[in-house]
Amino acid sequence: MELKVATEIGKCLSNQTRLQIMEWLKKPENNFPPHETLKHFNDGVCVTYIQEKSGLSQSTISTYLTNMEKCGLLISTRHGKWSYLKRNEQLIKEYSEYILK
Amino acid sequence: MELKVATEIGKCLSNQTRLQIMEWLKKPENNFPPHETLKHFNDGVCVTYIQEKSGLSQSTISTYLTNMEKCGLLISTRHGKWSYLKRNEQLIKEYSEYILK
DNA sequence: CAAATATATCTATAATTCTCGATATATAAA
DNA sequence: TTTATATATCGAGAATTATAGATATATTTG
Repeated sequence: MELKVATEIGKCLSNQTRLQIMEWLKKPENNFPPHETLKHFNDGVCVTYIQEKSGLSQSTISTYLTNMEKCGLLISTRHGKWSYLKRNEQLIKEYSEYILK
Repeated sequence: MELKVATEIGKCLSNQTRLQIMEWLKKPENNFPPHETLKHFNDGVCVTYIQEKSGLSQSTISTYLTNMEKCGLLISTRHGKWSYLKRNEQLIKEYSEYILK
């Protein structure tokens, strides 16, 4: 992994709310209600649920999630009018190996 | 690992120079000259060498290293008038496991 | 003890990030 | 096609971080 990419990932992980979101998404079914339309968590959780649980504004959370997707930490999938976010375990693994010896 | 601690670690890793320092310290002998007084790298590298290699000011690097030690990423050892810094592999492992699934 | 060297801390300004409300866009529902 | 809902983007002010020079402290050396 390149230093610049790793720095961008670090920036996403340098904020308590964003780190908390990463934690919540480890086990979405333990932290969020099942979506009324989509009944599974295969693609993660919709923006609204994450926003409500965080307590921050819609625009702030949307920006967070967009940046987290841009640096690769999250994978976004559209289903109709909803965007679902899930962890990108592959990238997270690469990052954790990068900072490890 | 607690969310707050992990956030502080993330802050340290959210800056290119600081992340670079973490990388340099993986193999100090590849990145720094051996110290004229202390001849080994057992306790890492002195502040001056890190400062010179980084190109930033003494005060900036001193602040960086102090914060990196405070959150546990680095271990500092005094030998006379020099402070030597090395990675805290144990803490780094805990952090990398925390962000992993 | 005085001078030199290494590191830490203080203070201030510049740069970046945080955060929101307003607004735009996309999609679905009526 | 109008309205409602979900998400994204824009613009701005507040808060935090970056960074350096000046200065303080700690330690060694003469």
